[in-house]
Amino acid sequence: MTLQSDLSANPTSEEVAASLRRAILAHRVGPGSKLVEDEVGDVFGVGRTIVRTALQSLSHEGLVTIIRNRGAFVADPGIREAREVFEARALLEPRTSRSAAQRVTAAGIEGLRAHIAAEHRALESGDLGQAVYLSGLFHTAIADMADQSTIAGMISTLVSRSSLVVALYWRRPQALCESHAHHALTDAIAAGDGDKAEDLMKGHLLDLLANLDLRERSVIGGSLRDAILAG
Amino acid sequence: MTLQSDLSANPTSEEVAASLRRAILAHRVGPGSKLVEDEVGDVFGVGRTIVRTALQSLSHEGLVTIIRNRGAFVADPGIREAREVFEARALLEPRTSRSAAQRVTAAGIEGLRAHIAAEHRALESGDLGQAVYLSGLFHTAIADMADQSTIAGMISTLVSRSSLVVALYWRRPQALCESHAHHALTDAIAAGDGDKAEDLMKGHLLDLLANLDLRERSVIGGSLRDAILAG
DNA sequence: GACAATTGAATTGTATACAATTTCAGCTCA
DNA sequence: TGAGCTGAAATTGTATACAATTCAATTGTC
Repeated sequence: MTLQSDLSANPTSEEVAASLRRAILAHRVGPGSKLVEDEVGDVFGVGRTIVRTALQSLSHEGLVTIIRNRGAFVADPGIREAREVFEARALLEPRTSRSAAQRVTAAGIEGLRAHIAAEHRALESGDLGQAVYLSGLFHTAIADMADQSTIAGMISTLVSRSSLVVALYWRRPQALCESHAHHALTDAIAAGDGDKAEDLMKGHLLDLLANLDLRERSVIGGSLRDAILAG
Repeated sequence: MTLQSDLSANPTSEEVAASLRRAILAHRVGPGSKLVEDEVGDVFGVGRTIVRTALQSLSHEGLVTIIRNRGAFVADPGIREAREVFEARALLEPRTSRSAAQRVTAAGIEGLRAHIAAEHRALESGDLGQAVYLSGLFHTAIADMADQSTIAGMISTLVSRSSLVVALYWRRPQALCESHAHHALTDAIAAGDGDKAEDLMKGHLLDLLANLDLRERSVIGGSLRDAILAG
């Protein structure tokens, strides 16, 4: 099994973190999975120092939980945290969508539509994890359009954490982020209609929250190596 | 010169980070200052490994900027970033103040008043940096009362970064966070008046922003060792 | 069989050695 | 003078050795 092309010969900690991030966001490693330093280091051909830095990075994003002397685990948000993440998004994203609509560019809209298309393709090909990942990218792309990098960074982190929440609590794997909502949002932004964009985003987030089953949970297992290398 | 009492014999990276954080937030090390790993390690009696972890932690909080092969520097936010930080706070804090008012407890109010008193004392004793630090703790304390740890964490980070912004762009060092605003906020929260708390916080943040001079900048120098050990 | 104690393997925490890179003082030359 | 060069010193990046801790399997006891 060979390494992926997006990994350079001597990866930096940020490259390792990015690769692990994708694996987590696409649900190729499930919440709670142990991330052993040596094991990860072998996958990327680096020492523990770099892996350690990457894991610390991901822990600051809330994607990984580090317990002293016990190691790093893919974060396993509880029901409380799941709610909190969406409440935080509800404070940030609607107004940010409004800003995005006010600063809309042709390139921005093109990007949003490309994200929707990619997500659609992933869903059709049955790659559910990838679809969740791409659905998150759509939200992040909107935040980036608002030209507020601080807020965009926070939203990006929250969207990432939402991916874990979805892995654990999503009700109906078939009907993910109904791309209808994403289409409508894109249209409102393209039209420069800030009011509508804000409303649509608010509704969309409520919709997502409503589709979470905040009682039970699912589990995902498998080989760490395969999971990281597959994407 | 001896080490401080709040530092254990073998500090963890989090303890080192906390100590550095206080030094930065109290303006004992100015924006742009270089933080040399060996130098910091000598101050705390630890190797570079722990210092490195601490610095990475602070860099994720936006208090330190790490440039590859060049090292770590106290963050030096530009005008753009200064605005963004306050715009983000404007999205989060007013509604969080409302939540705090709705869940108010006697202990919470007591804590807020203690923060105000401490800030007042620091101002009277002329320790401006300490006053800025304590003023930030007041805002963080409100966020904690709202019982939303995710949002509270984001606010805490933004408040920290605001301290750097204040160090660089504050107009009138004498009239800091006029504790009048903090008193009024505390009263509204104590009364459980969510509407008023939200409004007051919104106004308070606008007031802070208005007191920034987003054109010029000041510089602070001195010995790193003294700065860290002084507080 | 269930449970606690024991002990060796696996894993993480830290310092440190060495390599790679940057910094800077001293030098040269226009 | 000042711009560019040079090499030594300072600093950071990475792997690794060793210590400390946790984990897991085995044994022994009830």
